[in-house]
Amino acid sequence: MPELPEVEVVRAGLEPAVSGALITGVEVFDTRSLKRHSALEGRFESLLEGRRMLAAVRRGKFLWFPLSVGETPGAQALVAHLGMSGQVLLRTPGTAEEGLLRIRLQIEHPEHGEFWVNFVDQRIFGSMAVDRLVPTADGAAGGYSGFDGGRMLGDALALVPGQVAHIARDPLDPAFDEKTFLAALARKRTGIKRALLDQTLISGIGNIYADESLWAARVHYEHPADRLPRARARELLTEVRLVLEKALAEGGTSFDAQYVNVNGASGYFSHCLNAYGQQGKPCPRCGTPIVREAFMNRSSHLCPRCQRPFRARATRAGAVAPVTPA
DNA sequence: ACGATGGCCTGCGAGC
DNA sequence: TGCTCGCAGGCCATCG
Repeated sequence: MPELPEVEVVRAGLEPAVSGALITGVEVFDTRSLKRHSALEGRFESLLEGRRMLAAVRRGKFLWFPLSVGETPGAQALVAHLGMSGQVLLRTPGTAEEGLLRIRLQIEHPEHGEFWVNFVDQRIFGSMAVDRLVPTADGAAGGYSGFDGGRMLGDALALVPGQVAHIARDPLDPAFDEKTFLAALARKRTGIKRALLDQTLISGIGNIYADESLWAARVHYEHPADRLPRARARELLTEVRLVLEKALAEGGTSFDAQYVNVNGASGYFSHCLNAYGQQGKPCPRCGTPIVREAFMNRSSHLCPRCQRPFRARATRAGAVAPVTPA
């Protein structure tokens, strides 16, 4: 279940291998993995063969690799999303292949020689596509890359693939606008967890880190987003960042080898989870057993003592005032 | 316009 | 033992 930290581990692993790499061949074994590729853009294979990838960039859970035209940056990028079970693996040519291989790029790199980039995806929630780059709305770099201290080739490449443009910046992005996020959150008439999972508000958070952040901030997942006091919302955002940064430092969370980093080694960090998947175990803070509740055909994990449900309270005037458990 | 919901997928484990 | 069924949750089209 790759979320921001897992995708960043993949990005960082791919960056040195794909930057400057020439794509000499493309094999698509399952066209369902091209569901986000528009035929209007052209044939996927033809758009890639003979072009170079210039960098590895990430916004939230989206990855992309700007493509060159000749020796100069072009107007397109190879976009990858790992979905639930996607992996991007670097392999020596001739390596016997996994049965779930969907797409293979044959690569020739000026320093690293020939290798394969294998897109493996069991459940095909992920995808690859070639997409047009468009200018970012705020003029900042499109996403995170290792170039130029996190800004790809300076702000000159303030570009983002069209299909990623609607995705908000993630909370680790230097250009993430905290005020805009808090204002949008205050307008959201939905539960706080839904809002955290809404990639157009804030990106990179999935079910695992949503539960972990809410536990850390002691906020109930159904707390109305627009009733969360600004100070509490700011605390929650701080916890989101801490949780993501901690996971990143640990190399990403993994389950059942679904998530595998770029070299094929399993990630870890699952032993550090406080709430997600911890139902029945004592809350690390107060000892109350963690519970799991149905949520959006999924589940939420929380401490029923630390994370009390929101209760509206009537005032003397009869109006309803928000009460937020501390 | 915005919030909620269903569909896409398949390996695996629980339960009969 | 072998089968069925439900679960995992990313994103997006569609519905209300």
